[in-house]
Amino acid sequence: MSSNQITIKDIARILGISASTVSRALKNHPDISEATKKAVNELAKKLNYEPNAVALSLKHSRSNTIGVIIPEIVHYFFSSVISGIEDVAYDAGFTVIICQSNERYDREVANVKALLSHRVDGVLVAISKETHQYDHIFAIQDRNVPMVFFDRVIPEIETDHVIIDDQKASYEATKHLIDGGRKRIAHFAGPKNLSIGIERRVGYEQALKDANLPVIPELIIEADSFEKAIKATNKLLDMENPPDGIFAVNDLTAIGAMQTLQKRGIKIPKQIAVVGFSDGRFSGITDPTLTSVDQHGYEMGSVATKMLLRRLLNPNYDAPAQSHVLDANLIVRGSSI
Amino acid sequence: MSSNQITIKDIARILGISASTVSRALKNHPDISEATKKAVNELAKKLNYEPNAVALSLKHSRSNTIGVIIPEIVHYFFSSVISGIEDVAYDAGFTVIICQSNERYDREVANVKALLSHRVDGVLVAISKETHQYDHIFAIQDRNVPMVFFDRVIPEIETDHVIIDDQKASYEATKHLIDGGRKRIAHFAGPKNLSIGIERRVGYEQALKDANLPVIPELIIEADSFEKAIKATNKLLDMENPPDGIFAVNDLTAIGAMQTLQKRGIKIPKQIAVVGFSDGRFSGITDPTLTSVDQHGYEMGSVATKMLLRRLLNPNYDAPAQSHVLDANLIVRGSSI
DNA sequence: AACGACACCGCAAACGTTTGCAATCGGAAG
DNA sequence: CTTCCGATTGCAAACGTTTGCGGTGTCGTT
Repeated sequence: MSSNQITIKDIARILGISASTVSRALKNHPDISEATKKAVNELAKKLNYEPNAVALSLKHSRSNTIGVIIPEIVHYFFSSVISGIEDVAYDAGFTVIICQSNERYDREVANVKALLSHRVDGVLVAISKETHQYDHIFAIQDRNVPMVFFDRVIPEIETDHVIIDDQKASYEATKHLIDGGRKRIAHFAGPKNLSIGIERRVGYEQALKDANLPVIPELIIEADSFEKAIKATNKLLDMENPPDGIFAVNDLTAIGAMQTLQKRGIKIPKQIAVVGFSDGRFSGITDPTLTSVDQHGYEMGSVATKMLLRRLLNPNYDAPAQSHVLDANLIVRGSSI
Repeated sequence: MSSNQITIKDIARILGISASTVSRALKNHPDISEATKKAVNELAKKLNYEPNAVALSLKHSRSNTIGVIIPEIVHYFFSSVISGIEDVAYDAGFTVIICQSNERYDREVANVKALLSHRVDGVLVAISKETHQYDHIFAIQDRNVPMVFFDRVIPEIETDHVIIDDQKASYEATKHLIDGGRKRIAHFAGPKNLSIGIERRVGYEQALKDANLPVIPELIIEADSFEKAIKATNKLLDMENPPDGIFAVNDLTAIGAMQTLQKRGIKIPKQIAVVGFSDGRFSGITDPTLTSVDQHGYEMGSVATKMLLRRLLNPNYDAPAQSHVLDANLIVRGSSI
């Protein structure tokens, strides 16, 4: 009928010994006789005893749990981050509680509350786009709960964090086009209020400058959706002097560009080369396959978790906040070569 | 320095009253005077008190937590299921612990152990492909922990579950092609040892039969990867009498087919129509856009969670195991019309 | 016979919270 | 001046586990 959870007390009762003896027997404490240990362990196995993690958490004021706050799990990038987090946490004997903010501030605040209430030992967070007030984040710090930011960072808050070098990746993507002989490279840019938008644009411009190519404002178009990319591509093709390469702020826009180019009879990469910035699994299934930046989501998750564990596992580790910058490297495929 | 977690005892000590009074004051118990309530609530707010969920779990033998075991989070389908789970659970005041099996039996067993140890109130599970032994699942039942299967089901085990009607969806996908005037419809089939492979093939064949069309063995090719789809498409085109429609077991193979067709100068859908079966977000960004079956992952997650909550929230609900079959409906796009 | 050494085990407190019950107090009714 | 009642509040036990400390029993040694 009701809950069948076996406890140490049950074992103690059945064996006619005390709970403390059972506890010690299970942990192979030297004070306990071999006979008792044997009896306890056998019964425990027979009854399928599992220690009550809840009681342990309470006893030790340590839950062996880490909390994750993430904008949206359905994005390939974020779900691969979670995968990295899970694997590392799992190996260290930690359980992971995942909360989605759905890019909403109020949900994020509620998530923090829930995690603090559950007394997680540490948290990993990628802040939502909507979040511009940080009291809930300060609440985490006030409680001395170790925290690591990943991907999305709040510059004002000093914490361990791991990000990718968007600027460098964009630089290399652009340089790759330049090295392929392209001289008029367009850029589909992200919104100016998002750091990734800015960083990627800066990398693009720097690569041009370093190659003594002009930065041409008309070739930089804000386009971060599939539909906008189609419009932007048409606009580029209607110019008297169209580009010979396109560096798009993400894969979706790159694909929009490719389709439009093909529809208008442009050969990729012969006439115009295209490079994307990966948010998904699209790059391998386009025709031609799409050259793109690998964002290393899994690695980001695993590195962030390791940074967190470093603080969790030795509490007197109190180095100042560190910034771990991941190299995002270019995967060259058919669309650019 | 060390943990700054505020407890009821702290509040009691500061106010010079007992912990029980604080507890009652916080829950607005009628026995407590307004003055005391006010003082307690004000101090609690000031100190940012959050009830210790761990202690509550122990006290109530109810953790308000549900566990999820899922093969791989990085698949769009599964991550959308999780999204559905999270939203419903969150609204009911439950926390979600997600474990990945990575399609491995041993990980799945470990996941079950972890969840049982954490005394989750219920579990949602999509069994891994590798799992053919069910002792760990029986362990959940032995403990009377409510459980709901989703997507992947073990026929031998009687539990609530929610699946989609693969067969019906395939039937409709095929029928859609037939209604469009196609008479020689090929099928890229999944492996015969997976239920989805079988179900989808059966639906396909049934639709043909119901339309008095012959089931032609040469037109059914086992192809469940991008590369296999390319080969299979070439094989079809090399036949003396090629098909006029292709129903693919998933979107990836459908896209492989589309690319191959286009490469060989076939017009889609004019000469050959293509229909996929959705596992991702590809369908909107192909050219032409891909007609596909929507698997309703989010809905599956939300329905499964609701089934679970029904048992969790009223413990004397003991209806027999139920099977909830979700309609997976066809989204008609450019590749077939 | 007395003592210490040793092996083995149980008691009780603690983690933070809830809750049945008892206790206290002021005052009203008898 | 008792007695009783309502309004407040505190005590203590409980959830499952760990752990310091003390207790018991059996030896061997003097």
